[in-house]
Amino acid sequence: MDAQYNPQAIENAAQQYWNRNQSFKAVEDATREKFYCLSMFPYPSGKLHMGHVRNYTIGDVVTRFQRMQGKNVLQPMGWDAFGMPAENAAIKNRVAPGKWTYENIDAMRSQLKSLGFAYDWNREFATCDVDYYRWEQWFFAKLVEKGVVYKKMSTVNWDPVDQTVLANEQVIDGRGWRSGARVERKEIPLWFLKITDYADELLADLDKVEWPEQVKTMQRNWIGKSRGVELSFDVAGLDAADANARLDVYTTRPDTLYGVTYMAVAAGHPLAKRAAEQDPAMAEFLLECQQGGNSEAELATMEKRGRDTGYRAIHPLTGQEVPIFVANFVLMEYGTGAVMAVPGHDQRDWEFATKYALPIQPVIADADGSTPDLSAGAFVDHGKLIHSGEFDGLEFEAAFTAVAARLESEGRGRIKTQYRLRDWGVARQRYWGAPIPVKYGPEGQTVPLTDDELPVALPMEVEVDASGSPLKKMPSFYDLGDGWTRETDTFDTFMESSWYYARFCCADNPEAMLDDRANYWLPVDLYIGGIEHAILHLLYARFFHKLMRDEGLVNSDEPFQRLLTQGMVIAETFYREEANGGKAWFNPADVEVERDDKGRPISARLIDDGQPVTMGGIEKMSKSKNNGVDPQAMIDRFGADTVRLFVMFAAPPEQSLEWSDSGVEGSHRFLKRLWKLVADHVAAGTPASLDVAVLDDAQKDLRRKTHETIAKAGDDIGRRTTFNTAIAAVMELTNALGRFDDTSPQGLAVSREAIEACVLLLSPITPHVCHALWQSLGHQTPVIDASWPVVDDEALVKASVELVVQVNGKLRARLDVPAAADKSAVESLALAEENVQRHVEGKTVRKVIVVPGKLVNIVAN
RNA sequence: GCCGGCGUGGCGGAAUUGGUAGACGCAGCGGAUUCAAAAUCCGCCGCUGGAAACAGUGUGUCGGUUCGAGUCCGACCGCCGGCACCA
Repeated sequence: MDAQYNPQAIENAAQQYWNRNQSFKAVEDATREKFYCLSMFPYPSGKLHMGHVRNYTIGDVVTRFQRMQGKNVLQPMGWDAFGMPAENAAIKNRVAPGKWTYENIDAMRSQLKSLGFAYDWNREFATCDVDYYRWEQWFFAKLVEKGVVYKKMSTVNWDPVDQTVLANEQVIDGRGWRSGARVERKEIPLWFLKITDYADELLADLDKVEWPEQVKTMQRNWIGKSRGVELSFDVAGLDAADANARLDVYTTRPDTLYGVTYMAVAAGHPLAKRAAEQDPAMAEFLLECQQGGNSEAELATMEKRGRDTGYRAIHPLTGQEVPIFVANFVLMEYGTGAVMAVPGHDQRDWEFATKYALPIQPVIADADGSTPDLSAGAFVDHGKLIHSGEFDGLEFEAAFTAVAARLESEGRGRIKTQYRLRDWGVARQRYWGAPIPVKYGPEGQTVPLTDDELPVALPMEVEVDASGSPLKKMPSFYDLGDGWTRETDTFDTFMESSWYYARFCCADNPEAMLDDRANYWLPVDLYIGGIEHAILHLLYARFFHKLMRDEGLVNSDEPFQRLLTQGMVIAETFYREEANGGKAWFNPADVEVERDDKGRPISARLIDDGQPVTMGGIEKMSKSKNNGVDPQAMIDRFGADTVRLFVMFAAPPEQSLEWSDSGVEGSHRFLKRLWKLVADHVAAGTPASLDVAVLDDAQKDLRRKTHETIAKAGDDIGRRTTFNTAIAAVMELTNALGRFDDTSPQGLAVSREAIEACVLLLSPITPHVCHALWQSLGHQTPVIDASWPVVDDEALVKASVELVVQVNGKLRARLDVPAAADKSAVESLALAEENVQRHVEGKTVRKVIVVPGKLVNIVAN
């Protein structure tokens, strides 16, 4: 074999071998256990970034590992190809989004291939392929039939200058990102899917999946199942026949009903509109409430403002009148558009009441039974009721039941389970998405398209500008004649990403959305992607899976059995202040960092001009901070294996990963050492066949290390998915091999076993170099077809163990004892230690705790 | 604002079930090799005191539970992700 590690040649050869032999083509085989490993598919932005490299290396390692476990594996790849960046690029560069997208896909595919991922490329597709989204259109029509789809008015961000709908991310400080105009909230009719019909199942089935607990918690909170009471207040002075005579509200705290001192309604509420009819100042206020962005974060942090409508609500139990305010933080589309306010026991109500000098009435006692102090804030805990008439003295549960029963008997309310989850708005007023397959008739009919009218293909030759979707300006697209028009809205791109994992199972089927193969592969055994998708994407995909199940397309309840949420890739940032106060950001590759004698960075200079730059801290790799490291440059310089090894070694997958040039060099050094280790071993001659009966102590030690490493690496990769510790364990084994210079026939045999273990254990992580090393070790079959090594329990047996001896919890001695030593023997050995004697001198030994195989703790005082 | 995380040497991280804090790697320092350098190999490496043995101290801050806490509990500080039209 070559004495030098030459990654370029090795990687080309290995990739050609896999390609020629179709090594990663997945074929359904009912007699074999399957493993479907899926990484979240990328948006084709044009260039692979380090986050992709990390995500896809994790998936590839697991896939190759499971293959070595004997599983029939599927690992596909495709493109989440619809979305806004293509439209933004189209406006900027005057290219059609379709052309731009497909060119990006070509560039990124070749980058993925250079990393040697074990994908079955036969199954590749892009969501902007008509052959993909036609099934989404077909399925949507099914859902319309089933009654899961409906249309309702909904609020969007409206840019009055560009005359277009903006995404939340395009609203910055309440203004449009391009025009700078104050954004308005505008109501338009939109298509919705009834995800709320599945709220209970989405909640309950979280117990069926093996996901990180924090992700399940986030989804549970997002669904937000609550038990409360729906009740109505009469509006004083309005006739019972009047549509506004009753104000319906929902509360999870009916025990605080006696503490209601005012009501609040949304600006869009009929009562607010009615108040504005006689009151120009109110009309003005309602207009102001329409200003600004629509996102929950914005609504929650904006200044709370309100205005008295002049109407009074009659408390259903006390008969007292309380004012009805319009408030900018109450939204028409959440619940009933009206809330009852209890400033004594709700912090937001308290702040509003304090601002508008409204009364604050305590109705829940402190833990010690006294009236809570409400001067600094609301008292939000549960407790005994006070100032609540017949309900005084009741605790939360009893009060909840009693108040609900009283309202129920008077026909004014009932117990109701409610969800925070809202129905999924799937319509977008954009061009680059799948057309919603609906047509509208001359008499206002709304009709889903039938099979023979599908697919509706998106026209590819378009000009895009900032003024909204070109589809709305294309009669050739929307005008169907005879007064019929086509829907010009397109689907939310979350629609495509909600079922792509299923289509990968049978991507070549032109006759059906899914076939039997989907039931062979599904559910996905391990799904890997960023934590930022913990709620929306994963919830929508779970919902869509249940919709497909209910249509008989799949037979499982959940799409993703296990989930691994990977952290971000971050790097140091560098900038200079510019004359206009802005910052110019420099790429880390163009900067030289100066360090003090401890290696701490103290200053940085731009390599080009030698002048200083400011260190801006470590941030997520991004275009805006110019701190992205180009994976391709790293692959060209060190090879794919080095890059793969570094991203797997530098941090556990769920944490953020800090890029480090010297860390990459370290990974490269390790592969060079590994190569040399194998080359030297091969040159040392043919080993004898291993005879465990004749090994000396050093040989036994190396053999124990080998099998400990096999056990640890398998557990770390297969169960814990902590690839960094698996790599560290193999590094320890190679370090031990480096110190082991026994070239006797049995010495070589033990070395051979250790070296083959290293190659096999690393092969999922650095597959190219291991492919070559495995051949050099004389194997005819490729390492991808080798089995994961088996632990020999005999090799793990130790003659003696080291115990730690503590006195009062502090480490005072170490003890080598026979593995079989019993507790009392260990105890007396520990007490006999000189340093232990020093520390117990003059004290009485109260207790001795022995943890077998670990430690002895002597408690003395 | 609400929901969910994270915080350990100069740096990335390890410590899997409450039991040796700092595995492995990077950086740094010392040495070997070299005419020299690069590469490579060997050694040292939390902080304070000490020649050493060893002692004290140390896992964001403050407090608690325990024979024993990085790990469990409470309060706080800082940073990160999500918040329904970014993907």
